Amino acid sequence: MAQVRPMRADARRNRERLLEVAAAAFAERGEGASLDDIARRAGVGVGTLYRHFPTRQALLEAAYLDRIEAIAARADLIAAERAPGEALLEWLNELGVGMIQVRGMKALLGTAVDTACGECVRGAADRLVRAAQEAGTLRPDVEPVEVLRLAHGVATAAESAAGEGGGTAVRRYLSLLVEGLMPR
Amino acid sequence: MAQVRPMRADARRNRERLLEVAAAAFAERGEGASLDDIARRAGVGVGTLYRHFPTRQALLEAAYLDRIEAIAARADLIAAERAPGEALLEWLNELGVGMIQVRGMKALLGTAVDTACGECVRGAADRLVRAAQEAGTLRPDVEPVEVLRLAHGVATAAESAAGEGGGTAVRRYLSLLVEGLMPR
DNA sequence: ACCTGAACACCGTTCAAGT
DNA sequence: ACCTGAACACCGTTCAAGT
Repeated sequence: MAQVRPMRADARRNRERLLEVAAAAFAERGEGASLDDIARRAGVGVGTLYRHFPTRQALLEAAYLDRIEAIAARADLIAAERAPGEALLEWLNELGVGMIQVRGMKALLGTAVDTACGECVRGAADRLVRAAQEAGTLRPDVEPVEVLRLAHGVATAAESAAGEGGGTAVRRYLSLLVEGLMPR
Repeated sequence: MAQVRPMRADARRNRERLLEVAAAAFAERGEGASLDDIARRAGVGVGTLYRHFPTRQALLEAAYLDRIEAIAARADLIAAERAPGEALLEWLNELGVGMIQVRGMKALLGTAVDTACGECVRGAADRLVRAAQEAGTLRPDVEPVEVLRLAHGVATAAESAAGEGGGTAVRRYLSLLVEGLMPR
C-alpha cells in the first residue's frame, strides 16, 4: 500500500518544496491559488507539480495534512480536560476557527469529510460524539458525520458574518446549533 | 433611481435573451458557467454581455431575481396557513431546497444576504422571524440575518450529504438546528 | 526515474471599429 | 446608444525532449 521504493533525492526535495510553497499560497490566496505560480515559486517545472499531485485536491490535501492531523490530535487533549459535551463543543469550535482562518482548509474539509485525508478528523469526531452521547449531553440520534457536516455549515455561516471579528461568530453559531433555535 | 430613459429595442431584446440563456447555463453548469458561452448561445457579442452585466455576480442576480422573489413571496402564503414557528421552518426548508436544486442560487444567496438582490429575502425572513419570536416559538435573541446565514450553512451541509436524496437532508439538518444538538 | 518548459485549449475582460 | 469580435492576459494540463 505505502511507498515501497524510496523517492529519488531530487524528487523528494521537490515534493517538499512544493508542499511548503503550496501551503503558503493556499493560505494567502485561497483554494484557487495558481498552480503555475506555485510551481514557479518552488523552482520546479509545472510538469513536476502534476507528477507529484495529479489534482488540485491532492495538493490541497497534502499541503494541509499536518495541520489537519494537528486538529484531530487536539480532540484527545481536550477530551482529557473537559466533560464530554463541552469537549465536543470546544473541539468543533477549534475546527471551525481553523477552517476560517486558514483559507482553503474549509473547502478541503468540506469534501474531505468523505475522503482519505479526513480520516483522522472523522476518527476524532467519532470519539467525541460517542462520548458525549454516552454522557447524555448529546442527542443519541445524530451521526458523527452529520455533526461534521453541520460544523462545516456553521463555519460557512460564520464566514459570511465577516464584520464582527471571525472567531466570535463561530462560537455564536455553534452555540445556536447546540442549544437549538427553539426556546428552552 | 430607476431606469429613466427606456432601453433601445435591440438592447432590451439582448438583455432578455441573455437572462434566459444565463439562467439555464447557471442551472446546469453551476455558478462558474462560461460567460463566453452564454453570450454565444444568446447570439450576442461578449462585449454586450459585459455592457449589461458588468460582473458575474450582477448576471447571476439578474438571472435568478424572479426565482428569488418567488421564494420570498412564498413566505406570506405559508405564514397564512401555519403557526409562526412551523411557518418559519417550512419556509427555510423551501429556501434550502431551492438553493440546492437550482445550482448557482446557493452561491448567490450566500453573499446576497447582504446585497440589494437579497432584499426581498431579508424582508421575508424578518417577518417570519419576528412572528415566531412573538409567538414564543423562536429564541428572542436571534437576528433574522443570523437565521438566514444558518439556513445557508444548513444547505451547505445538506449538499455534501448528496447520497441520501437531496431534499430530505435539508429537513433533517434544519430540524437538528431548530431543536438543537443537546438532548431536550 | 524524474524534470523541464513549450504547446495547446480555454476563459475573462477590454476596447477600437462599426451601425 | 449600442453592438461586435479581435486582442490580450492568464490559467490548467499535457507531453516530447532532456538528464
